[in-house]
Amino acid sequence: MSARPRFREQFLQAREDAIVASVNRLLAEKGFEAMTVDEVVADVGIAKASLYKHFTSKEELAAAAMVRVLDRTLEELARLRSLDLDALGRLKAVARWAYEQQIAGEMPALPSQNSTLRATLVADKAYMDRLMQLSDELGAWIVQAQGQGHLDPALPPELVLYTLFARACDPVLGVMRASGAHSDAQIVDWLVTSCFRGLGA
Amino acid sequence: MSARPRFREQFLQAREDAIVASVNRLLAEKGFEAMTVDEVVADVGIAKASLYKHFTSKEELAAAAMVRVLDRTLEELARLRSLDLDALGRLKAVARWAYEQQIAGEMPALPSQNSTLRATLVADKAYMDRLMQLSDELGAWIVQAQGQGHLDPALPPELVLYTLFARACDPVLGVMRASGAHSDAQIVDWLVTSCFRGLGA
DNA sequence: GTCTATAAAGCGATAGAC
DNA sequence: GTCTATCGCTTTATAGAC
Repeated sequence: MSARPRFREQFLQAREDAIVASVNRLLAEKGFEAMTVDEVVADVGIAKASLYKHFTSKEELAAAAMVRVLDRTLEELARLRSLDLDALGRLKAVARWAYEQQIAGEMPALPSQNSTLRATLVADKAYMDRLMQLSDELGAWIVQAQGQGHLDPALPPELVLYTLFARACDPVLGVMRASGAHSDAQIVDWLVTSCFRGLGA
Repeated sequence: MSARPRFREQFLQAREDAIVASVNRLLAEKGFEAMTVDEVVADVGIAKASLYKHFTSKEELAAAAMVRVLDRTLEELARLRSLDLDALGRLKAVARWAYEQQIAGEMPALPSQNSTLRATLVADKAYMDRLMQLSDELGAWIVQAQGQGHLDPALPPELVLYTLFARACDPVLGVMRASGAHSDAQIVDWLVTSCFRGLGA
């Protein structure tokens, strides 16, 4: 923590951002187990030992990328709050946004239940704080939409929440895109529509 | 191919079945990348070299397990065909059956798009034949249900098919079960209902 | 902090005796 | 075919010079 060198701090921050962005894409592309640290450093263009000065393990590296995703999601929620939409409209908009993130290759797969990654994530305060904040905010919209009769009140709000999380990584999007028979916009429309029709009253 | 020893053949077949069953469970539990051959042989109680006399690679091992799942699914389809159900009823029944398989720890995760496993699977005739047969039979029911107005005719049948495949591995089931707040039967009901309400007209 | 070089461990696959 | 023992490679992580 020297007094002067802001340049250096900014440079290091930019490098960390580059690392996390690369990890984010690789996580979306191949998942945590298949992603290797060598690929990350090759992609960023640094030495492996340098990466380990910033992050102490592969798990922590992935956790940083997950935190980044949650941050961007929370930003999107804040943006949506400023728009003139009801609760259901906001939920649909965030689902659509998530699908677009997946198309852009920016949406990492959900960490599988028994991964070594999960242990790191649940122990990571930055990750858990953001996850809980996101759950709280989405949960409020869900309850609100249920109260307005726009979502089925018989479904537990947690089930609706988990369904939205799961659909953000829905493999159906990738398979449909790979078939090449329909436009991305058309596919996203179908998926958002059928998802919310299923959760609807 | 000696003439006499049927005992031995049966014994070997039983051992192969034990291996494949173990692989099936491990695939469901941790996925292909996280599963190790050492775990498999430890679970079955044989030496690693013995396993490699039956299967030439880890990928082929997983492929055999996937073939087993497809076979059991095709059997279930045959059973459902003998029942007095319309197309939608059959599709719902097979979805419910898939969820129950997942609860029993018998439903492996979908092979991720960029896995080394995928290359083996698409080159495996036994796997591809069964996958196509399954797709054809389910596809026929889907088109039929759309014609009867029980499924949304605006959705491409392939999207409906892929959605059913994806929901068979839906992570929402596992998360909801882990919360412990609801019975398995109740959770499955909610998931089947919301899935088909989403695909409905 | 960044690099080159390497340690340490895990993993898929095989050799060779029985 | 099954076993023990081991190979050969990949991968995570670190040592040590600059």
